[in-house]
Amino acid sequence: MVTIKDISEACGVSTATVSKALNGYGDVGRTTADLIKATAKRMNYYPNAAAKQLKTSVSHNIGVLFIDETACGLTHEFFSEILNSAKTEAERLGYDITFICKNIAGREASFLEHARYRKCDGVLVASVDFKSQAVQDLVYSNIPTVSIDYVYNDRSSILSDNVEGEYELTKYLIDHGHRKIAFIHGESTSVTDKRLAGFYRACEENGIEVPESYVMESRYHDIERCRDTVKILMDQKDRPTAIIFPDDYSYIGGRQGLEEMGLRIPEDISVVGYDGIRLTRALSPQLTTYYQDTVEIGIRSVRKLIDIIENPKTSIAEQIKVKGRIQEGKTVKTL
Amino acid sequence: MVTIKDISEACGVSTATVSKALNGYGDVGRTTADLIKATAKRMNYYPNAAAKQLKTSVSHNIGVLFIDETACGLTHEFFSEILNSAKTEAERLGYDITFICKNIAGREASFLEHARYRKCDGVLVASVDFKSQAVQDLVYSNIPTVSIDYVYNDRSSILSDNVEGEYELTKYLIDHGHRKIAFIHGESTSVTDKRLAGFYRACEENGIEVPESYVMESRYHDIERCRDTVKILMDQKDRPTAIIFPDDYSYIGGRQGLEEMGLRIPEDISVVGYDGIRLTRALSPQLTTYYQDTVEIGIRSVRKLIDIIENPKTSIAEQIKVKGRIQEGKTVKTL
DNA sequence: CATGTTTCCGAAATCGTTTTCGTATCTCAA
DNA sequence: TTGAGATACGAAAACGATTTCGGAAACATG
Repeated sequence: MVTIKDISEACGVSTATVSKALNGYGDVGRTTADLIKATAKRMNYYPNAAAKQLKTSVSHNIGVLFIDETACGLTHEFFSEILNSAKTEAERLGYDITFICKNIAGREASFLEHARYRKCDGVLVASVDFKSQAVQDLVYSNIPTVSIDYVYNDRSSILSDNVEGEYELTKYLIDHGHRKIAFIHGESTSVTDKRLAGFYRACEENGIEVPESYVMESRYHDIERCRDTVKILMDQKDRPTAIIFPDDYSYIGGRQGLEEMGLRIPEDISVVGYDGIRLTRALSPQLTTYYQDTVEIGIRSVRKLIDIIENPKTSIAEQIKVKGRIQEGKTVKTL
Repeated sequence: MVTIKDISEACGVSTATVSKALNGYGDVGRTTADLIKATAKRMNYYPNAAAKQLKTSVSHNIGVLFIDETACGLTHEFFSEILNSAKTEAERLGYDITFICKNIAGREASFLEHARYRKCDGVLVASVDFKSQAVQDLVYSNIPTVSIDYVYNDRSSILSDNVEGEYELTKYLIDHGHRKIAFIHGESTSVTDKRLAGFYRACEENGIEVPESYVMESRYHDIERCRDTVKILMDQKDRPTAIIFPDDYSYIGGRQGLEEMGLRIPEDISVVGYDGIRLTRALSPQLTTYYQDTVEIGIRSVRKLIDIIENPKTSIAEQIKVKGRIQEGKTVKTL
């Protein structure tokens, strides 16, 4: 390990001067600064992250809260794409990414403690139980955070525009002649609330009344549950002509359920999903869905986070909405 | 931030004693040790990672090399599942995970430099260009590494048993009466070599000669390429009765190609994939494939890595093979 | 009681940086 | 020539932990 001391000796200056030269303080002569920089490069010097951190308390390290329970999270394509995009952007901007969890060197700890322990400059909050105390403690601490798809009071977040998305999707069905539209939605979360809002708004604007029996709860990413729900839904007198699923994954279960009831897509029933994961292009019939721009979401979230980190005075808490778009497949029939 | 000094004052002992008590040195009296531990807990003390690292050069931090080029890597379900499993296991064992890249605080650097900079106790090498100089420099440095699905001389690796897997898969086809089996394989990598070996071995053992035109190169995870390849493959006089695809994803393209040629699966042609990602259960017809135990791979790789880290003397370099299993779908017809 | 052995604890050095503050040199106008 | 103000640099004190080494107290042994 070549240290600042080695460089100082090689250049015949003090460590203080080396440090200042390397960090671009105006406090050092032009020629010495050049010499020091050149020597540092020649000797293949890299600062000791620990020492730097210890002294300055900044780590150039971003924590990520990304818990995978019940096969969501990392293995969910929606999130892994966001993470991937966030990782790339963070690296480009000179920040590393570390996962935050509830363990510190084997001992149990809170998220906040962990983030402090690692001296994370900021934390990206995605795909966790947003309402849990542990997460809230972190979000409302003095560590900068950005949350994805969930809004905390006075904190920044990146949002896939769920109201607008579900609205457009519903509108799409209506434009294709459907007026009896069912919505199988995910478990109760803020995302779900927004999608419900978008759904109802589209219906209202077009004078469509939605019977209560057309709106049912399932769970995101739950194939079996959706299969069962779809069966209950379609087991009523006045069947809908179109179904909106919680997400693309649910389509797999939904399709099974419909198939088992002898209903063909889209001849007998039109369906749409949500997310636009790559999978949808592979299913048959190819699913019509709402594509969420995961790459953009990832990029925007680390940019905002770094903005808060580097400009704590001027950066303001804001909700950034990232628009998606309808991705047409072959599961909607025009009536 | 409560430090060791605060505790020492609260207990009326020196910081040295606190440190020793907290780290379980035998060098401190029973009662004082208990008092110190209790106080530490009460005051909600957590060590300063940077200070600890600076002094001891151990970080309880594992680096992960996980590059996503061309939509593989993180967004590939195979790898994201491994990562997820590795992450969980590492956390359980008290290690954090940080991504290693070629940037240090904005400046360009090598993987090795980055790993050193962050003082990674060890590095997990997965899904990168294994043969690149930058990766080799890291692997052959003094930093413990474990590679996934690639063997370096004298280094440990976790291997999905590709020879055995492809062998079993081929055997499965043979057992179902197929003798004209084509293999569309991925680009030239060590994994591909092994799968080819398994494929040829199964054929040989059963006295099957494989015409050269039955073995074609495509690319992993490349839907379009496989679609095109399949068309060329099936555009010959003596068609195979079964096709082995590079991976499950390729099936999507392959299926399209076959469909466009008017061939039905499995009536006209049997096919199998490789990986066993969740997706396969959703496709229709459901794909017969070889499931790779990603969870086990993830767990074993961090365990081995931590073993090397914590027992550098006794831990030996070894290749650990993780077995998978045939996952039966409906794409193979018995002849 | 004298001496040797444990047991327990603390002073202080150290890891590699950053940063404050003081000082020496230099520049330049009067 | 002189003194004020820049400019360039260094000494040294941190940051929060670990670890060596020595010494005091307690205990055992003859």
